[in-house]
Amino acid sequence: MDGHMGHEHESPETNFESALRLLRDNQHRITAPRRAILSVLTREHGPFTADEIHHRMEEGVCDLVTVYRCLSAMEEIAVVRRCDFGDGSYRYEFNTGEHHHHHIICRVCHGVETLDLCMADALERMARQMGYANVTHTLEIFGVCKKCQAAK
Amino acid sequence: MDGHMGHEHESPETNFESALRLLRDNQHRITAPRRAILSVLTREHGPFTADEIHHRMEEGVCDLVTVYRCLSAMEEIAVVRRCDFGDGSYRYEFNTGEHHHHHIICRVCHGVETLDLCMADALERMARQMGYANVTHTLEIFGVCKKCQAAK
DNA sequence: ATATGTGCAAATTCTTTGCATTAGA
DNA sequence: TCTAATGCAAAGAATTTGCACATAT
Repeated sequence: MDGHMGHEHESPETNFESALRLLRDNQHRITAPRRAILSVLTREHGPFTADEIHHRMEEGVCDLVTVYRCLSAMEEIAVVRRCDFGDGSYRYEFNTGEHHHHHIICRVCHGVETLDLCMADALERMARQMGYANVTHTLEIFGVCKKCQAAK
Repeated sequence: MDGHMGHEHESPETNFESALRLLRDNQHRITAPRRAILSVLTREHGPFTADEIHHRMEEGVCDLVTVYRCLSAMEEIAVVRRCDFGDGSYRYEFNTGEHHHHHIICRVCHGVETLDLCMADALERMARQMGYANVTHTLEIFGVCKKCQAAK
């Protein structure tokens, strides 16, 4: 169940390499922990919590703290994307740069599916057609307001 | 999406009273902390974190822990609504029961405005027209998947 | 060589829980 | 009365920070 409707998806290897390039382009060093994290995120869809990523990495590559630091650094340069499912922890996925997409999360089993559409109502309708019950959604818009733009 | 532009907004007093009724109807007791919390939430738009609500209440009405417990109880019976702006803490607002709405949050000053539309793309467009820069949004769909529905 | 990244421990922040006490209905 | 609600203290969970040491470029 992938929900994708005809996009060209890059291979894990290609995504991995373009992530390394982005790291280099942004003066970030390519280290074992970063390779390991990217390896997980390009091979598996996710999104995963820092802890889940840590568990999926080979034993002893690095500390969980390092996973947090790497993810944070890689989010700033848009190599990964941070998701918030409102359950108290953040999840990360590889940022393909493809069409903006959303997730549908099962409230019970916490399974995640990716959806390529981007309209709330259409999404809820689709979710119901996919057999989900009790469908709700959260949507928040973020930006920098006029006042703050002027302030700097 | 919505079509009707001239919502009747209830007065703070009316909202306050209907909240008390909902509490009674659900066998919840009407206590000083609950009155104080509802007083804040019906007079000010919010949404506010538990801590912000606590600060807006008269000094010494109750402990912050009680604010958490009351909000949680009131969320279950839909007196309040919990919002997640992805910054690590939850916010609560009075649930008017009116048309589903969203928020636009300034990434810099954290100001919140309420928007009555409900379509992601239209929202982002509107946000830009309102002068916000660097607009992004998060949207997640929640539901119970077929497997889990069958399981119970 | 040197700035950047990492490990470990400890701190922070937000939220929840345990349990004895208080107070609505 | 008697069960739900509260206070206080403490636990939990997720994430961040300080600082000495290690390593990529």
